[in-house]
Amino acid sequence: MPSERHAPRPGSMAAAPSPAPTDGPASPRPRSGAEIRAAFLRFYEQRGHRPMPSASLIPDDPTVLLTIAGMLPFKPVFLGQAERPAPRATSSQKCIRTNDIENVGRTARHHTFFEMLGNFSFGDYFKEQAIAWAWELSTGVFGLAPENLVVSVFREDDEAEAIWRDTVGVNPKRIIRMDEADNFWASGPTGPCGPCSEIYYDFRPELGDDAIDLEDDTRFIEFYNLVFMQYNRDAQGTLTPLAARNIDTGMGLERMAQILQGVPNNYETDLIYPLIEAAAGLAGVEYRGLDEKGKTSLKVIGDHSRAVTQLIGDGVTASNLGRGYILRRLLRRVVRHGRLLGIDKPFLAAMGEASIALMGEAYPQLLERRAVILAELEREEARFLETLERGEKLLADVLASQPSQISGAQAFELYDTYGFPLELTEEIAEEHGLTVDVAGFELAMEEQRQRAKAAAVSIDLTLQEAIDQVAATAAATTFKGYEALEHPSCVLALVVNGEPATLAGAGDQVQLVLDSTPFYGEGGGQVGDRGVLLGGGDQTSVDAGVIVSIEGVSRNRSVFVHSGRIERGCVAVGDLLTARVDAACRRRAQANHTATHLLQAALKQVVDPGIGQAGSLVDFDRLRFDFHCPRAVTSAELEQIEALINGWIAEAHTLEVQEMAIEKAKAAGAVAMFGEKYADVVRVVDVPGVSMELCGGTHVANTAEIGLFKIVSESGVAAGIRRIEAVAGPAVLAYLNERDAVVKQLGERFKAQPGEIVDRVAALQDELKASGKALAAARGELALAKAAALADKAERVGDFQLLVARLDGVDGAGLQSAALGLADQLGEGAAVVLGGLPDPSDLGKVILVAAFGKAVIAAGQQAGKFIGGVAKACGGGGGGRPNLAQAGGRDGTALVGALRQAEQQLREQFGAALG
RNA sequence: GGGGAAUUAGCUCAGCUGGUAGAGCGCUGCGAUCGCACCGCAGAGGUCAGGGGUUCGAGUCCCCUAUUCUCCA
Repeated sequence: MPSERHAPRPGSMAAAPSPAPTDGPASPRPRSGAEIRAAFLRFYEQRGHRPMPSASLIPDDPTVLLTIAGMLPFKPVFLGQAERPAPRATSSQKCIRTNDIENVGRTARHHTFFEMLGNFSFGDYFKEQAIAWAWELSTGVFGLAPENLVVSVFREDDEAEAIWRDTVGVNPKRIIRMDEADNFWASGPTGPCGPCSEIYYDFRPELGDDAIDLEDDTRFIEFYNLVFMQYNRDAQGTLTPLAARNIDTGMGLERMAQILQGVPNNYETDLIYPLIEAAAGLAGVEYRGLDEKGKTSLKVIGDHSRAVTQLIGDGVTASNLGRGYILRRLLRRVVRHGRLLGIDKPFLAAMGEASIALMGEAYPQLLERRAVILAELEREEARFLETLERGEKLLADVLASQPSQISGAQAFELYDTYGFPLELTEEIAEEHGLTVDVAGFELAMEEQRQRAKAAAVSIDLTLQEAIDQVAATAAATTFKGYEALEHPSCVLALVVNGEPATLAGAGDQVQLVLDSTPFYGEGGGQVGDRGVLLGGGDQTSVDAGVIVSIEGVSRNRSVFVHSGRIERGCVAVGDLLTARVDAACRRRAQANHTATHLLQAALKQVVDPGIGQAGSLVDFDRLRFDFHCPRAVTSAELEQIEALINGWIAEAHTLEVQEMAIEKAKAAGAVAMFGEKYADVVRVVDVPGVSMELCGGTHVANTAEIGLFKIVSESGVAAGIRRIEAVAGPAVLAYLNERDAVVKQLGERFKAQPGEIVDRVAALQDELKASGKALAAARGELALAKAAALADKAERVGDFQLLVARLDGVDGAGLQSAALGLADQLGEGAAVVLGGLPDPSDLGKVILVAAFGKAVIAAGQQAGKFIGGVAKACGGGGGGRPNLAQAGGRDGTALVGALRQAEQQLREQFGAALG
């Protein structure tokens, strides 16, 4: 019986390294994961920290795929990009990391999903206070004995060492200095940074203080990391002290649980072990009875089950890119390890259930999204099982050829193209006594990486360069288009024909930067405005001396770039112009944009409240909305959505657009887009009672202005993403007119009322099919009849029966069956050559067919070769099998000669064979 | 964002170096049976995903598009 321990059992701590009792506070020492989490948050809350809820695993920061650290939600604050929510904060943040996924289950403490407890100071308290509280929490609240603790400080951080030694009273021998790699934190090459200090738990203090090696993870476990953000690093690498110094800390919840529960690794804490037990139950095994390999599989399942449940809970769906791909990979690893353990039926949903049961109390959102989570798990598992089945079949084909080993290329093809895991290929190969060329596999993988890299070069046009250059130096453009469609603007910069310039004349293609503009710059899915810039004498009319037509407006950083053409006059930097937006176009874009918001709201209402935007386009005459949805939207749902939206339009809701702090907007329930970066102050577009979104676009004042909404199509763009295209406002009329014209034309063409067209076309289709068949049958019969008449004309040459004849009005297939039929009739010595015009009125197309009997082939004649030669005379070519071949040509007038020549040739050759 | 692959009858899939589109299951009818299952016979069912190209001729070769699968970032 192994001596190691599993689920924590109170009162049986003797066998494991256990924290020495201290004279702690009256409240009982925390022990379970939930107690540890609560105790940490309570400790810091009592010390003036605002408790913050865990942020989503999907970060607001578009530069990272997932929330990988407890401080990530506060990163904008540390970087000075966002206001601090409070001087001090504390949180338990869920995190996911997959960089060394291979280590999960193999080491004691690698996780994909984990929870990070943290306390943060934003320019408030600093090093001394942070260290003191960390120590008080560790020893006082968690009851860890000082003899069991070791701290590390950065090599040059004398200040921290002094605090630990003198203020806290840590044994100097148990303060270890570490290098940058371990104890200096930075979020990037430049920006805020500073030294760290960590607290380690020592499982074997009896080994003494003299040979402390913190890298030895059988003896030590790091559980608390304190980052002292005190410098700013510039591009030259120079460190300057920060005015407002920050504290960022992290305590691994799972690690503290391992320490306090006295178990040998994180997986056997109450935060994960119930999942291991659930998986073991499904496999019909006992965790403690398994070898290392089996235990590892259970640990992987336990760890990954938490991760996938949380990921789906936060709105990630499995896909082949981005975080969806991470989710898929995790899911598939769970399935694979389940199979290794002998689970032969779908079990992911059961693991999801167990995970929700385990974490639902701390994360109630999991309970709300239970159905979605389980459905996604089931769907994805089924998909993977299909992949595996297909891969096994392909591998069986490879094995059937009895190779000496599975080549790297073969293994890689299975993996790369069919998603069949290398480990499985190895496993199955082993069962057949074969090995896999893993080195070759790695090589192929590297090649594929290189290919991807080489192809990923971006296209940089010179025009873009010039614009970038101008935009980088120009001041930010002030946007006036929310309130005005016409505005006086000053030209700040010009690009003419791709080159920066100070003057542009009539006919030039130009890009202009203005100090302020009423033109909407393309962004948030909405296209840029069109319109004109007027200058010279009368700037308010088209009689103006200068006219620049603006075809589009894009944004480059905060600069609006107006692209267009100078129609009249010339423009110089510094000119004052009147910018006038094409109001009709703008109105159409606004109708489409507001309609897009209504569409999203309707989708949430009709299909799934969890639907999230995946992309959007608002043009003048249409709108396109992409969203996450695992299945197609049914036509009934589409009708419902249309009705709902047109209802909202008819209800004439007045929009309320206002700017507010992002926190306030989110609290009010405004829909923000994942991956989109927002400023502190955001614009909220509210259709009261219907939709509230963060949006910088332009909108109608009242939904009634939209007039009408019509869905044009629903389709898929990628796995898990659907697209709806629709029209709104004036564009609907154009769309309906177009459709109406088509229906009218069809009606005239088919001599039917619009309602009868479908039946009429169906009937015509049937009729067409039937007559086509009748025609084919008649042709066949005709060919046969003509052929039968030809049979008598066969000429005997020795043992051979020679028949060369012309047969017009028969297509290729008919000619072939006629030739075959005749050859059968004439026996093994038959050499039948038929030629003709499939359409006697068309001399441009000739068909030739040859059918040779066995004896003819034996005599060295092959139909394929023979007919090719014949066809040359008709300006064509051909080929086929030895017994039956077909050829074609373009010259009908040469047919007679070609047939005569063929007959001559055969007769000679047969005569020679006789000779 | 960049690779690889798939798309053929209602379903699962064959179809070789271009030369008359096939199998199994399912379906319909007939036979056999008291009846059912099994079985026997016959039959229906295909714009070979769509579009363009090469060729005398394309399911097959090339390009584009769509959808699905899959790997990499």
